[in-house]
Amino acid sequence: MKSKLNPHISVDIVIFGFDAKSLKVLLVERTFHDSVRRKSIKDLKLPGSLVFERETLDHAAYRILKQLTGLDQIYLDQFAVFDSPERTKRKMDRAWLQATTGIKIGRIITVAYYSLIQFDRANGQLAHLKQKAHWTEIGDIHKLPFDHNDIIDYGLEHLREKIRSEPIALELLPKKFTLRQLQDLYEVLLNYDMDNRNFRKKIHRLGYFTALNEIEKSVNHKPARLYKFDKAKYRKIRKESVSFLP
Amino acid sequence: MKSKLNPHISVDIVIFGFDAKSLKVLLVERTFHDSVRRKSIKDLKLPGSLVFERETLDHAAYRILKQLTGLDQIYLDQFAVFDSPERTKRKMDRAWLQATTGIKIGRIITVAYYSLIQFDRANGQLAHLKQKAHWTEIGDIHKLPFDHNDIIDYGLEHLREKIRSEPIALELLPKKFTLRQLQDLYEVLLNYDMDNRNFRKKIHRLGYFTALNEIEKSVNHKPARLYKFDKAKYRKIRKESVSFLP
DNA sequence: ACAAAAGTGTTTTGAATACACCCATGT
DNA sequence: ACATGGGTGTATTCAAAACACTTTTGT
Repeated sequence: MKSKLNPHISVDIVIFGFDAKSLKVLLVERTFHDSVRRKSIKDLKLPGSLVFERETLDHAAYRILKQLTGLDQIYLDQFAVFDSPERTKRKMDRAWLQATTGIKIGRIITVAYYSLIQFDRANGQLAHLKQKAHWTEIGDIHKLPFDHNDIIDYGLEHLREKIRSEPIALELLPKKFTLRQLQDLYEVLLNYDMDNRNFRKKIHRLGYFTALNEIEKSVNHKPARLYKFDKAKYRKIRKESVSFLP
Repeated sequence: MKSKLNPHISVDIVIFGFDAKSLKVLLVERTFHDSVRRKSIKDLKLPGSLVFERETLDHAAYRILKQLTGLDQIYLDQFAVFDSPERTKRKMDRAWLQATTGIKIGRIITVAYYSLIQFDRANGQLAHLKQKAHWTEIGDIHKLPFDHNDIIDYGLEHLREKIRSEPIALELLPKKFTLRQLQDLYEVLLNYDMDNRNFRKKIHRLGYFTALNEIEKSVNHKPARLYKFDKAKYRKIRKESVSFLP
């Protein structure tokens, strides 16, 4: 049975990717003809959608991810609700909503998620989308529609907090990775440099990264050993540790 | 200008209190006449409300807190959205919604908050409410309407996580407290016992708890010194510390 | 005097940090 | 041979954890 869209609730997703020391967010193109101002508009926004009447928010989020990247089983975390009555106030945004949904839109509350994907796994699908999508480096994101800039900022804050206690950053790396890639990733996310020897010591001490019998190929320096994250070991070893109090 | 209620979005709040080694949640009575089944219903639920068309979610949450406890400036944290289309499915709950709002209700998405209040500060106001409210020990909470049990469980999980990195648990204690009260609080929240000497050592090392020149009165044992939390010192001293990685 | 909880110190173990050089590969 | 990043060890400092007895009050 076909379900109707609920015009009050939407979902928006900050999809993070990591490539060669840079943190990127996947943005989609928004193109439409603003019939009031008789102008064609083309800009970027976060991927998102209204939610169907009978659909859960998580389902809507996965639906968007699937449609955009072709992938299932992606890391997804709900982090906040953006609900200012002013957020759908700009004329251009209202015109776009009207043009794309055909529904008369008033206030929309959006539930924000962030998602972590391995940078290049989606790129095959991305190339063939009708709605074009672009990986945009986090520092190069300009003014976006609605409150999408706030959503990204706040999402990144949440991600930063989260990686302090859980090894989810690995979702951004390929299955096999070098310790240098791992360190680069943490340095970008946390925005500070780490001592290479101490970093490696810590990784080894943690006990759930296992070295493979494989090394990098075709780099013009000493090739690095590849590692993988051992999820089963992680779950076993993981012990709660309170930073504020004993 | 009077604003209408938005019948799609609500806010529910898990209000925590702590008293004499026990963690409590503030629940309100729900009484109504179920005209379909010709029965009077009286049970407990989380405090909550639909949101006005022009109101932010945070505002709705503070409105509920104020009306219930008479207090402003209460610690409040949004932690999740509960959106299962099934959550408003039970007949009795639908009858109650119909009876209290007068609006025809379909699916309601609720945004959940938890709040920390100093146990007895609200009790003056609570005694005079039309809608009766009860502090209920966390272990004694039985089946509640909608998905309110899930909301409480998940809220407590979030609170547990949060106190690992921020000293918000203090919101549950009076301004002046003994180290024993503080330890009891952490033991209840984290659900394990701590070594008293090590606990005190840690508190002193943290450097933002200051001993007052005051002691407990009229206890039939050696009276304990009172302490206060020094917010300014806390902000100064607080240094980021990553538990998962360097 | 007794009951009840407050308050205190030492030792051991392990993580965090700081720091500089040799190694393996491609060109 | 040289440029490039990979990979390694030691010493110090500090927090975490384990552990038992004396002190002060009210009754």
